[in-house]
Amino acid sequence: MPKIVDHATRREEIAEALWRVVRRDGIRAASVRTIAAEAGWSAGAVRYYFPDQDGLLGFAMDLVSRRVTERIDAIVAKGSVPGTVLRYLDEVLPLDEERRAEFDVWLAFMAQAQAESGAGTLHAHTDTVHNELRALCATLIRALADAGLLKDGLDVRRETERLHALLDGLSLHAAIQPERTTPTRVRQLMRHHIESLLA
Amino acid sequence: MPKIVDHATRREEIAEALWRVVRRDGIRAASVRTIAAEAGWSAGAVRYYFPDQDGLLGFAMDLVSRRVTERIDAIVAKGSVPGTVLRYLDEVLPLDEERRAEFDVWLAFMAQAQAESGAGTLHAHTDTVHNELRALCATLIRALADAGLLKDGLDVRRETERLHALLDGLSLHAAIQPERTTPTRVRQLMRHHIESLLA
DNA sequence: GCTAGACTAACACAGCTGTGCTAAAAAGGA
DNA sequence: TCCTTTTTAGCACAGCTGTGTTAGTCTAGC
Repeated sequence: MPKIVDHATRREEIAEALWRVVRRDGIRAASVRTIAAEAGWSAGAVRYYFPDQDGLLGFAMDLVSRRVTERIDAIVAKGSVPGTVLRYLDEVLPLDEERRAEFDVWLAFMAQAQAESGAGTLHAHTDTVHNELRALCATLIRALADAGLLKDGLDVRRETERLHALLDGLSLHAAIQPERTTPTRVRQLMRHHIESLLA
Repeated sequence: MPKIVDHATRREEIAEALWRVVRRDGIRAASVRTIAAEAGWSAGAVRYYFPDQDGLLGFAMDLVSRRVTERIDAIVAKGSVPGTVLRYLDEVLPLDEERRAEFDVWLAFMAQAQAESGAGTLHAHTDTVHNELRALCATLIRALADAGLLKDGLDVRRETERLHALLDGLSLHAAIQPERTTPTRVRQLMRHHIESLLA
């Protein structure tokens, strides 16, 4: 009988308003009221969906990680193995406006999570995404190995970690100095790195 | 005639209190009053040295970058070229408690600076450090090249950026998952990477 | 049209925020 | 001892903060 709105959708909508605030003014400005204003609702409305602020932060952070996961899952492997590998990497790098925004927000969350060291719920989200990305890197390196393309003498685990570090480093650079670290340049560097692993 | 205290020292002392607050509770908790309490003074005392909060943030961020620069400048090149290269890298990676703290703070500042996009004074500091680190990487790669140790066909600029990205990525990993990304492991990965560049 | 239930807005409250201002304490040369 | 300058602590103010509470508005099936 009551008006029915999709709870999940509304929560995502609010979380995205939080993203915009965080991206524009930093996490320090992410108060319930500013977020409500950004979303175009009253503060009470926001608090109806999120009883407290920590819940909102946690949900918004979780949403980032879900978006990343969805994007990865959406990729279909076809064509050459190295080509597919690069396509995956391309998809998790912040090379367009949407993903750069996502990464900025992620960076802010990560810094905040780092403070609530250990116990905080935000820290758990950081770990999740971090582990997912490493798992992706592991899959990619393993795919190259299984296809027999990997150069002799390369250790799969080591190359996984190197790729993962390179990925995060390039992401950071693409985010903080986009005019220098252009998408083209990033793709070039990634391709170069992958090629350096091939026999 | 008046009591004389070294202005610069006091400012650094306060900035370090800010670091501790930021590291413990995140940048959101970095108010004038909490910082004063952390430093063991009244809020008025802090405001004597820093008229406004933005000045404090800027100074504290600048202090991080100066510390990093000092550390780099303190290294003397001796021994083999690859050995020296690794020593430099070792010095800028957050592999002990002090430097991990520094990096945590830096991460928080970077995220905040990313918000004040473009115009902010914090953003300028980010750029400075970022450029200094790239310059360091450039110097190291060039040193290897000049010593004739670099593998044929490697592009100096490209390897500079790859090393820089790897450096920042590993720093991040060492900071957010120190139990997995141990100092030993990081050094191993770095050595492996440098060796992969050698003829 | 009515009404149960989902949703919204608004206010209250105590506490914290940055910043301006003022009074006093400290300190060392005269 | 006094006096000038630096340094400190404290208060005041308006505005924002998270959260509780409460009264109200809307909607959809009857």
